[in-house]
Amino acid sequence: MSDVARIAGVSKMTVSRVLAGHSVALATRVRVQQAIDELGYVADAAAGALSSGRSEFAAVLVPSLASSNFSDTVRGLSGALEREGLQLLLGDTDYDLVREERLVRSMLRYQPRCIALTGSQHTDGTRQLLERSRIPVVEMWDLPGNPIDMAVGFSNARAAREMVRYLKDRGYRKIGFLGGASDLDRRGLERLKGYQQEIRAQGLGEPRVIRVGESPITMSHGGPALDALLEQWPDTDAVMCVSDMSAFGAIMQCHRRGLSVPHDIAVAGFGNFEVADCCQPAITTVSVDAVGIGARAGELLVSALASGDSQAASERRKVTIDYTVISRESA
Amino acid sequence: MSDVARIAGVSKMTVSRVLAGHSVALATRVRVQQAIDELGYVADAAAGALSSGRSEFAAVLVPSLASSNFSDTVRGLSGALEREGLQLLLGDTDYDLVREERLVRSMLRYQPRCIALTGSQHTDGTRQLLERSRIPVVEMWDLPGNPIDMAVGFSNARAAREMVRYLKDRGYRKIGFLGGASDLDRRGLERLKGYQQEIRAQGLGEPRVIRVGESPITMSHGGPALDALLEQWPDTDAVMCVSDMSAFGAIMQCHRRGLSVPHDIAVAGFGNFEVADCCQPAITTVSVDAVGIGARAGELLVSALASGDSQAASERRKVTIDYTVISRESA
DNA sequence: TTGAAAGCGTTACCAC
DNA sequence: GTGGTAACGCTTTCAA
Repeated sequence: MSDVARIAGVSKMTVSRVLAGHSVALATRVRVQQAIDELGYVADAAAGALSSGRSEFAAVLVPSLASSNFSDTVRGLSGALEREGLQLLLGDTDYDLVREERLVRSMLRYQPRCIALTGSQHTDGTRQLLERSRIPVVEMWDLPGNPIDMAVGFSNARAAREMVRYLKDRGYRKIGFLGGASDLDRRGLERLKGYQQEIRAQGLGEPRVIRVGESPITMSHGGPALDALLEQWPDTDAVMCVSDMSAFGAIMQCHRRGLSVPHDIAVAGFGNFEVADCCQPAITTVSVDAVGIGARAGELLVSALASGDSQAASERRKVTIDYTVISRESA
Repeated sequence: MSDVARIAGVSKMTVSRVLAGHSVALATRVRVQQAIDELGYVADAAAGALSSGRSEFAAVLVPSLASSNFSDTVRGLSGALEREGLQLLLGDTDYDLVREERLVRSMLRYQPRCIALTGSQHTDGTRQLLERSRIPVVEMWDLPGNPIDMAVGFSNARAAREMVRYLKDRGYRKIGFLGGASDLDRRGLERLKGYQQEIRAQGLGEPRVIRVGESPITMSHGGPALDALLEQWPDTDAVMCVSDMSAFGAIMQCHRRGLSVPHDIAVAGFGNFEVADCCQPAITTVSVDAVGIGARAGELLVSALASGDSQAASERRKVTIDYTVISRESA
């Protein structure tokens, strides 16, 4: 910056003002800009952050960047946050709470202005770290009973219960559930819990639960899970899956087994991923606005920043996101 | 840090040493650690970067985080880079070269230690910025004729040509191509070019090209593209698609039209995404090791950093990634 | 093994 | 509109 200043024949402060877009005489501004271009000067953001006491970072943590719902959420978030000139610090926790704590700790070192996390389960260490950081925090994809700060999500359990009712309304009575094997995916567990509750509430007998595969659940988990289900409960007439991914795998497996969907067995998914709409038969599913969750979370963070609310001062806000059962061909 | 030092009864320097893992007497280290825990102190990375003159950032740019191949590449990269303690600065260019330049400029302000980009096409501004930055650069997913620094990729055109030959070997003669409408996806364009070249080279008549949809190509692009193809060239006996996504969409559309795949029409994809293996019929495709591209790129960057090579000093290295045509049921 | 001082590249603040 | 000076919170370097 000194070099630029020297070449332009001004002080460093003037260069700084030009860069920040503050008021500078036009002629001066032009000279400075020329010097900048000539040198290919790029201002050091770390120095700026140190001096001004405010970084331009926003931290974002999702369980898996490869899952389309979370990458959609990130897209929604980045819209709102980049508009504020914030640079996203993105991390994936791999569904691991300890890894999440490590990432939070490491990101906090960059003094982010705010942070978005996925889920409502965190280690005590994570919570403490975030509370002490006093920056706006938003938890996504869930509705925590005791949010750290703000939250944007929905009840995964209730959504699953609604799907059970939908299936019952369509006449299915022997309904199974295909979930992931891991207890780390809390949202998946919530869906399972909702399924079990509603099956009991509706008097549909004992829950038929198969849990296969580590999160994130992928297409390839669906086939083996379906096989296991039909082996244990051959008379099952409908399956609901923790994700459209496994629902798709299950449907393909039905084709292979010569079962017609939904005639021989109905299959429902969760998430309304693209495949659910494109698949043949199209998959009945629960539609969740993943981009919207991110966008809403971003707005909450931005407005918390704008109002200068520290975490403690902000009224803890929970935003509930709508979901809908989308009836298609598969169930 | 002063607070920690005061409470522990040592100087700031000792605290700094404890944090950096330098040699400190055990008793002192314990006292310092206690003070850190007590205060919930988190060191400021920006200040550290400023002082030491080296950040802990690695910049990574992909066209789209939502595409599974690029998110796989990011996974490969983060393995190698996080092992070095580098924090990823992730950005998606949305297939837009101008946006790429803007992102590069903005990321360079954080003085990243290295940077990974996708593709070999960049604006002049981007190239200049990167050359002046003098940090290791790797371009991925392509083999540039004139790399900025290093590159990890393969010839998309040659891979497409190989697929044409595969189809010809299987007896198909009227082979169409379903690509994206956008010229911004250079890798897609290369595949198209390869298809055209090989169709001509093999004397298979005029290329039959349909271009539909913006990148990233998704499942929903496949159906309409197939319709358009069959409308224009009803006697087409095989289709190769720029991506497994559109191949899947095309196959589903075939089902709807009552066409059997591959009996009535063969369909091939590109990328070996999960859906290609799970789909019924399973999709013949070109398998590319997306994670491997990222991992290899990460290794190149890390070793360039280790050897202290500036960009200028490093022998420009190009790593060629293997691909294979995977024969499945759909073609 | 520990401490003191200098300085990293910016911006805030106050003069002019 | 512009410039000088003093931080910002660390690490480097050198000395004890």
